[in-house]
Amino acid sequence: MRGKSIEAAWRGQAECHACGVRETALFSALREADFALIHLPIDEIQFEPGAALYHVGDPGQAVFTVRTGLVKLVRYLADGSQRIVRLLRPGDTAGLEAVLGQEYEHTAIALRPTLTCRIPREVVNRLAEGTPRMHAQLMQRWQRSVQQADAWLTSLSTGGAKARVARLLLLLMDEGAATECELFGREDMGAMLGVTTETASRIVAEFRREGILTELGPNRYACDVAALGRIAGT
Amino acid sequence: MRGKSIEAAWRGQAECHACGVRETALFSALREADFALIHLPIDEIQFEPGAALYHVGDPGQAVFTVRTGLVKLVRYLADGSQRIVRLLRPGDTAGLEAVLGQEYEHTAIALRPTLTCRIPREVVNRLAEGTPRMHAQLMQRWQRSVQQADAWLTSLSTGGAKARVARLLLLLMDEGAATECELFGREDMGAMLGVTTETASRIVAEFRREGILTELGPNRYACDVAALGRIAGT
DNA sequence: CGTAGGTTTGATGGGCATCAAGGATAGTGG
DNA sequence: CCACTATCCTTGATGCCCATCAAACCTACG
Repeated sequence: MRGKSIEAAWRGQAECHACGVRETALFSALREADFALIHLPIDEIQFEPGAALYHVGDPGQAVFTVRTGLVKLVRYLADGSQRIVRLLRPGDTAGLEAVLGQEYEHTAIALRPTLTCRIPREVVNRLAEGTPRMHAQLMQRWQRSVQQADAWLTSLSTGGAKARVARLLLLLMDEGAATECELFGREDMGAMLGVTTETASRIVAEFRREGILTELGPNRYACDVAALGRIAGT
Repeated sequence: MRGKSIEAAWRGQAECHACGVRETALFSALREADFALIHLPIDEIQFEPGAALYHVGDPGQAVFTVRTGLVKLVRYLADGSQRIVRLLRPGDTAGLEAVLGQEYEHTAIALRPTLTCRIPREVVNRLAEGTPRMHAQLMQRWQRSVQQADAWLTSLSTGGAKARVARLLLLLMDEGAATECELFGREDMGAMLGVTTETASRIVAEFRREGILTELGPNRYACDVAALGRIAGT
């Protein structure tokens, strides 16, 4: 096992008032007065690639807000293989089911160095009781999860393997106007797209030969967005 | 176009207090006093197979509770084909995004004769403001949608076509202890499983030859649950 | 330097899409 | 009442795409 890559580090107690990503995060709707309702500590936790925020079946004690990095939500299949059902990016929320007192439905694992805020479920519940704005915020988070799940199915689990890879690349780039994107292990790619590791590898190699992808560094590529769009449409 | 099969019929104004499925429906958490908060009409609407509850892109004005029948949530792809992303059964809720004032994300179409309650979004909002129990209920509905979406991906879009058909059959039977299940058009089956109409047809035919399915009537089959379980595991 | 984990590439075969044609069923109109 | 059509389901033939098995390569690290 790789030592440093499966670690999580406590980074201090969060100062929500001054949070740099507050406008995109779960607490974006809160006003100054609302923070008085928070009586439990909200920790900032840093996860290295491979580290788990939580595991499927764990009692859900907290919700996580992703501030930087990338997190995969994994579900394990009967035959032991895994399927990635969603990706969480800065501003997204992991483990909402904890608010309902349920067990976690997935295993959440950081794909890149990821900074999170860990918010105990009691804090969310107290805020939800006290402020209607928090309610709305929670419902929007859930709705966003549903949207992402549906989009995942229709764009990454539909059509040929090349089209899926192309759509994944476009998805990783969107909202970053840059044509640059950072990939991850081929095994993870396969688990996202419902194809084998070899197929994922072959297609990336093919895109590189065709000049659609240009390697910039380890797993960093410049993308020909137009070409990808054409392939994604297939 | 077939005349009678694309109709919706108003069946009267709902009597929520006396609703037979209230314990499983959206209003299960309401107490008698809460009903005073409802000032808009809640209609009972019956949809025949093929009729749409709403279309993707329509402004979301109401939420629908499914009381009997079966509803498919469809998303249309770039190439004009369709993908079914979820099935709603009695007790499920369609169009939750309306509560947030968003447009509908799918087209919802009845697969069987389906009785629904149409609840205007203002009613839900008013109840949500007034009663915390309604809040919890809404969040649970959303969480259920996410769960179903994830399960759909991992069980109906993963593995070989035979395994997918087997899992679909098991899913249609579960919670009905009976080994009997009602199928639908092969095209819909294909759109659920991410395979072609022909493949769906072939596999059903094969299951029948092998005695795993026995035809009882038009699209009604008795299932060998054990055998299906074995195939689903593959 | 040697090993381990991951990536790439090749060879092969099977599963499923595709194209095409032949039944089955129900509804329509003469 | 019976052709006649439309729609859906079924079945066949063919070929491609991708899973599978296997081996070579590459990089990091002890």
